[in-house]
Amino acid sequence: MTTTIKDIARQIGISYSSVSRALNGKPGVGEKMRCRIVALADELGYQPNDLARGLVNKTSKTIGVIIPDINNPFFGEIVKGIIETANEEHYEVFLCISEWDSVKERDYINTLSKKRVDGIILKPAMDHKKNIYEHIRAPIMFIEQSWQDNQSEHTVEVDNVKGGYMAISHLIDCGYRNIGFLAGRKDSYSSALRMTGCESALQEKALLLNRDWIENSDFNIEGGYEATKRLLSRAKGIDAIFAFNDILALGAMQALKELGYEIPGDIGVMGYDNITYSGLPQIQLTTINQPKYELGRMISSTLLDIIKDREILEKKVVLSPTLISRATTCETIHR
Amino acid sequence: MTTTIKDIARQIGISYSSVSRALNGKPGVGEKMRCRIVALADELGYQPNDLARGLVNKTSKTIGVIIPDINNPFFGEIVKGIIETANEEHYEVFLCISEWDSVKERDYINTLSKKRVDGIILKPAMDHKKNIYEHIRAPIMFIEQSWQDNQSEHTVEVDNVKGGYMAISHLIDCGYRNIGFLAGRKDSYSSALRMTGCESALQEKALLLNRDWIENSDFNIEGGYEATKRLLSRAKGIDAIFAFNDILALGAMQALKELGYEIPGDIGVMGYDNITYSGLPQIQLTTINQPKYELGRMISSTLLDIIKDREILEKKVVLSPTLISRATTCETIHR
DNA sequence: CTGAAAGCGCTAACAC
DNA sequence: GTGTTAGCGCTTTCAG
Repeated sequence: MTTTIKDIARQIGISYSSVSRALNGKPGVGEKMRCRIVALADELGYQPNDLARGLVNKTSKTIGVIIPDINNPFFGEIVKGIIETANEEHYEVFLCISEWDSVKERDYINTLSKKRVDGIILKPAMDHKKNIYEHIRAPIMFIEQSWQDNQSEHTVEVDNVKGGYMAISHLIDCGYRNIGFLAGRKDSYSSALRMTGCESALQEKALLLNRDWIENSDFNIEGGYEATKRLLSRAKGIDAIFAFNDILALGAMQALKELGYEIPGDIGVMGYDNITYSGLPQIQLTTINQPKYELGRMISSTLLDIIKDREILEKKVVLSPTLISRATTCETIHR
Repeated sequence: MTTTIKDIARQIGISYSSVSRALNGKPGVGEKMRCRIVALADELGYQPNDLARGLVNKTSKTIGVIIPDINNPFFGEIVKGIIETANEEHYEVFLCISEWDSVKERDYINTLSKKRVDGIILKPAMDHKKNIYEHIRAPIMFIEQSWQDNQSEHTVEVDNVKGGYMAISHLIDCGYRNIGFLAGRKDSYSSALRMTGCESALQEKALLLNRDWIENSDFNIEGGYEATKRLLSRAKGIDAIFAFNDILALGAMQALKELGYEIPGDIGVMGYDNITYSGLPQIQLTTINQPKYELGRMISSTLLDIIKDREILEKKVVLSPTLISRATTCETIHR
């Protein structure tokens, strides 16, 4: 048996409410008594039962995090930020992996709410036109914007329109003109936002977005690989590929290599996210950096603000992406 | 207010114990009554409170996983296997990141046991000579062997001695003779085991292990980078580097490139783990594959076996590593 | 088949 | 300062 508050009360010969007070540092216990209690408590290795505590306090001190893919370093970094921040305020996190499956996601949400998590952080498996999560009792924060109008919500995100704009501007500056897109999942709202940014960069230079050169796929290396092959077989004359995340770009580079294209000479490649591996000397992928870890931290702390009903200074936090220019696009070689 | 078992009992005009029976599919409720209850329950969106359940059932249906580094894909894959397997049996997992810090690890263990997790999966932040985790009430499974004698434990691991042996045999076959080691953290027991395997491979060919060519560092890219620079400045005549994990090897390759060495011509490089990125066409790192996902799955299911007191067929499961020969070692160029 | 009641471990009034 | 008690939401005897 694990020792309870009652055990220690009995051994000392007092009521267990006093023990509770003493152990929680609440007033209403004599100083020497408190000492005796605390001493005995850790002599017995007493561990308060958080289930019981949660039951009465109506807070489990846990949050749930649902991401589609733990092996995309983008989410890995975010999760790290989330967990660290939550832990600092003594919250533990349930990690759930939806694998881009809305059914799994729904099941997770159910399970988490049975577990009485105090909040949820979610990257939806699929993006919809509007908020389909309003029925959920626990406060939710989203990883990446998931639909157009979220006036009422607190959000923290990285500016996707700007990121798309920066990427295309860079490609154009490098001399690339015929740009193909690896846009990932068809429903992705952040992809749509980036596309908007792309379009306005194109327009500035009086160029047009060729919607026929947009290829969709799963957000992973194989997806990027396959999509690139499809794209290249279809769209002759492409001189650059902008992938909407780095692992997609990694797949693209693999396909390009197989097909005998030189990067960045024949075709320039840009990624998005700036995962660690993109910076390796053998890869040197030009990309748009997202502050992943900080994003995780901010999402987590904002969720905790909501949970603890703290005043929130900014309703909408927008972080900035930055251009990381490396070897897969090159101003000198091209043009 | 969230609806409880009492709410639905009151609305239907029966006792709440009947509701409990009905909702849990236990006998002792009339069929039609059960239907009414179930219908009302999901009409009201009833979600059983797992905290309360856990309190009486003395099981939280949760496990805790403590790993040192979520951004090493080795752990990422393992965690994925763990979570999936746990979820299949309706357990949720608390993910904890120790950052190789024993103090954080201890805190996590405490927190988890307050949360009344039913089991823990742990990769120790630091390896010791013996089991320092015996005081913990919850059943524990370890990721990687952590000390010599664990007779009494259930274990599932990948054969490290064999892996070390395979790696060195391969390097020797390629013609490399003067091998330096990136052994990671000094305390690492799995590194020690691999070293044992290395030694016996060396001995078979009447070669000696040069302990002076073993360099320690943190298990990350920077660690590998720095360790390689130290090693090369100290140990002239090295013609191969065996890194005890892939990200260490990635760091090594970076350092090697900077210093102007050709791989695999001047120096061969081997990793360990076979993370996804090692297989990219630009990297092509020769490595020892570990079945990471399967390892995660098996560790998780064994833990659940223990928790649920199921019969365990094999006390010790040993999985096999395999050699993945790629471009950073080469039989033809060298020798 | 159904209801009443005890109790899981704890917190928080409320008395004294 | 300390004890008594109710109750958080649920499961599980034990009566009826």
